[in-house]
Amino acid sequence: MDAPEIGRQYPCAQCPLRRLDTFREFTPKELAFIDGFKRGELVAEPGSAVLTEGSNSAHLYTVLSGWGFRYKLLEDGRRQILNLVMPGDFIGLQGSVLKEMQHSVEALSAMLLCVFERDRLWSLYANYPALAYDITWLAAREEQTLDEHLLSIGRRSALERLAYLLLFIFSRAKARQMTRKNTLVFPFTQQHIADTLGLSLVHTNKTLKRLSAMQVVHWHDRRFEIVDHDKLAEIAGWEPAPETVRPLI
Amino acid sequence: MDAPEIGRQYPCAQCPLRRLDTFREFTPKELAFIDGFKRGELVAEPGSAVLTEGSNSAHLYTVLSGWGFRYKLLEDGRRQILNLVMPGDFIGLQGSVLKEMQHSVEALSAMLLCVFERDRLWSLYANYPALAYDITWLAAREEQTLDEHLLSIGRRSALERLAYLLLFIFSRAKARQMTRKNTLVFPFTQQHIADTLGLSLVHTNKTLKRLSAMQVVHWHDRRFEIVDHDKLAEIAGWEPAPETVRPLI
DNA sequence: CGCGGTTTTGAGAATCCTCAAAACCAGTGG
DNA sequence: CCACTGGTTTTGAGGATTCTCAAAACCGCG
Repeated sequence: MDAPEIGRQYPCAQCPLRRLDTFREFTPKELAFIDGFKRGELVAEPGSAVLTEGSNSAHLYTVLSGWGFRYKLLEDGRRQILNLVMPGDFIGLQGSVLKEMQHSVEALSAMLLCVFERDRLWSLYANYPALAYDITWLAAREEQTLDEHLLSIGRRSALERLAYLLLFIFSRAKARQMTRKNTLVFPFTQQHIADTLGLSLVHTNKTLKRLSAMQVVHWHDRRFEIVDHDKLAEIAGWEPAPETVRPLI
Repeated sequence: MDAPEIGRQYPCAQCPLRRLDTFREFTPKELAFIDGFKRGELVAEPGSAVLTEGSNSAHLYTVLSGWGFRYKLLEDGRRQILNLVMPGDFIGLQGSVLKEMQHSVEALSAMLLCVFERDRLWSLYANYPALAYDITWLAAREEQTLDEHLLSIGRRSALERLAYLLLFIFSRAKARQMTRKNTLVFPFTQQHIADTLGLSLVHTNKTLKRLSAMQVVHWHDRRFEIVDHDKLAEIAGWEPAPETVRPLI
């Protein structure tokens, strides 16, 4: 199930992600604890399952690099992608806190993951209330994102939905310095976009073409460019979220 | 904005909700802390706003009785109901942990709410890791519910979606002993159901009629009855969630 | 009896879906 | 270097689902 695990690489204090502005500063003490909490690193191959619905994984992960997605399936195979997984994301909490995982996570590109032992989560709560609070923060944040997606899928038209999703992806990528100017390269196919939006592949493609024809975005070969940001935001009904710093466990 | 607050009623140890099997036992010490955490009780009139998007409420609430719903609006008024709010639910966490509330909560019937001070949330984390863990549990649980709704709205047909929602509502109500046999009385109109499902009112009505004609459910005058549970579950693709005990803050 | 909110019905239209096939494209092996 | 392959994108066409508009029916309440 899991990709082969490779040894411990670098200590958390040297984690390159921490240098990004989006992540809050941690105290040396906190860093030391997380360092001990961390059990190693894991490489997930593209297409491999990182977490599986129904299992109760003994691990929690923080994404160091690469792209993935969280999804659920219906019995007949219909798939809904719940959220994208990007560097800095903390995944597997549901499986640790509740009985078992109710969704799966798949790696899209090669991913490097920080591995934590679920058993030690309790000692985090017992000894580092600030970190416990951070985990709650992350959970609340994910909830907020899902609220927004629910609004989008439930009430926005295909065009609006797509515009919203592209802005969402772009802004998250930007905070992680994964963009260049107004372009972003990522491994999602239109099928993934369709499954995120709750649309069919064909209709997603046509909608994308429409945005393209409107000179709002360009999408070609896993590279997408925001041509007219204002227009895109207007279509999406996007209001820039208050810039917040997030914890990085 | 808020309904008039009424004085403190009974101590947490006597809380009638705690007698329900769905809620886990708390230690006397935990109960004592929560008792101190609790600031009073609040009555929300039907139709009143309990929490408002954009504000950053100084309070957190646990629902003691009554029905409400969590929702978001698009600029032009389109509404998406994100989840129902029922007794035992803990609301307002997003507003406390993050900068501000990104959704609203409205009372549907008269609601009685337990009021907690956001400022004291930190001392909960600092002194009662088990309770902190419980809050994370609740957040993870809400996330799981939203995942499921997202799957439903994104990938299920109107009929499947409605079947799923009815089962969801019923099972939650049942755990709180708000059902009688296979019937449940609640204050939701078909408009609320429509806004939860991401459908129009008209189509929701027609779908409901369809379920009715199939002899699967009856819905009349805010009273709904599950006539054929198996059939309903089959339509919904419902798999009964593992029965879990939940914390009651 | 009239009123406001809710449910119901009908009808036509828009959106989105499925099916099917073609075009495209990178990688592979001959 | 070229044909072949599998995955992805694109296009067309017809059809199903869901929507909007509009009006009627219903129902508890004053």
